[in-house]
Amino acid sequence: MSASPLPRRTVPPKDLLPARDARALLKGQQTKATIVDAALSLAAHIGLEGLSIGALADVAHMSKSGVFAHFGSREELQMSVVREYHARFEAEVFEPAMKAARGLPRLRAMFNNWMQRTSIEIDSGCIYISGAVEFDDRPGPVRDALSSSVRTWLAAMRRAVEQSKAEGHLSGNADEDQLLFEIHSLILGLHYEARFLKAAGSIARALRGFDNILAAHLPSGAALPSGAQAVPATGAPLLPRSQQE
Amino acid sequence: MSASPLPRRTVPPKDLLPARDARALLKGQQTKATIVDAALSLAAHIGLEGLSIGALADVAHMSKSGVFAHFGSREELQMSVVREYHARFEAEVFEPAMKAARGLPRLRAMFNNWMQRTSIEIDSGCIYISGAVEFDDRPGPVRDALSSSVRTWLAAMRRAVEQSKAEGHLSGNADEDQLLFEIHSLILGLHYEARFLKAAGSIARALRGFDNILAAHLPSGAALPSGAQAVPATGAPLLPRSQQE
DNA sequence: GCGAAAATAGCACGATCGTTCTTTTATTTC
DNA sequence: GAAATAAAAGAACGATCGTGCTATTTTCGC
Repeated sequence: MSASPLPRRTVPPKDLLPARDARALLKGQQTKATIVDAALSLAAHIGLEGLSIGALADVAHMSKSGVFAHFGSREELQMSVVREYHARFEAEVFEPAMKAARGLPRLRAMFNNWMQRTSIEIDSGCIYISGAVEFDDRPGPVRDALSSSVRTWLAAMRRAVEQSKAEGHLSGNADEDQLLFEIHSLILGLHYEARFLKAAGSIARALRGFDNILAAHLPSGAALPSGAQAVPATGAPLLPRSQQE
Repeated sequence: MSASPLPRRTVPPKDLLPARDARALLKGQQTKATIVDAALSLAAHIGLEGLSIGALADVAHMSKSGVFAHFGSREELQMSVVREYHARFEAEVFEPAMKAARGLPRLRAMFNNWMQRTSIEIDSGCIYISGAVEFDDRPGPVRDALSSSVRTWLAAMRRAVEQSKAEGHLSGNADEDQLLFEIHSLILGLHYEARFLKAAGSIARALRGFDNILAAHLPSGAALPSGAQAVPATGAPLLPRSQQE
């Protein structure tokens, strides 16, 4: 506290940072990342509401207070999990799909990736779905974070529908909101039947449902462009692990 | 404990019962019914996992142990709630729909009643949906009770689809499982958008989705029989309270 | 109404919950 | 390496959890 009228800062000025930014998060950040990672896969199994700091500390091999210090409250922990899920969803569902051609191909890629994430992925259990059920009657910042993430994604999906119309891949008088609703419903149906009922063939039914929706909204005279071949359409791996459904 | 080699029974032999069966449940049963009723509306808001005996005792104006004694375990309480929900679902969704004419009218009635129960009903929050999310990774008797109830209902729904084919209301080569999946998905979509996203017009979209599904599976040459007029089809009240969506 | 039995309350238990405060240990800066 | 600072652990708090056990009260059969 010699002669520095400047406000205290926890990190030194940027140009003095060890190696720009990439390198080691200041240890604190990196254990926090580890914790959030563990929290995410825990929440994917038992829900955001089921997340307890004690249980999280166990799987992270830390003390309760050690974990707690990184967040300051359980609510902040839950929001961190939501934010992390959002980031991963964007990286693994949205971004790969953006590499597909604008219009129907991209829409289909989005649906495929989404389906993937919803049904059989490793840590499985979609937080956007379980969270919706847990927080539909529970106002607060967690609910807000959840719904804003979901809305962001649904808006992206809607854009893809609009573009499909603009490109002439879908009928000009197709109702975007209706299409979006029906597509979203298929994902929810898949999640329900695959994860809860353990029904075989759910993915195939979701895919066929998607094709059915499209078929009802093709531009007059057009035929459905190869629904079957479309399954492994995008660059994203569709069945990354050896998992038959 | 005089001279009775017979196993103890908690109720006297039937022919000695006060007034056959109807009259007063032996007080114990009737407070249990009250408790289950409270538990159901509590669980509809915060989920089966959120149900706590203490909170339940509060709303029932009883002591914790007084409540507990009726069930013997929290798990049994949860199962009682599931059973109660099942009974109500059958009484309010299934049975009224059975009064509609076999085939498409009945299928439509089932969907309408189901939609009703899912979206805006008083205590709202469908336990079949929230329970699926809470228990998809949690094996045990509660999960089993839940899934068996859901399967019972889905089987009834499937029967209605089959009958619609048999009556010639739907195309003979319609895939029952596919139809069922798509219809179920619409309900889930409605639940999600109405209850979590608070989206306006969800019911209309679900209805339109239903018509779209039917339209894709009509017998060759037939036209969709009046989707709009079908909304208040069955005797069951569709908007019992003053609720605009 | 009386005695038996069922229903409910009261109390205490060990566990776990989220959170706070204090102390110890790691890490970073010079 | 020493001093400064960040990160983690430890211990304790009041609350609430599900569940037993023991009284007390209420209801029921006669």
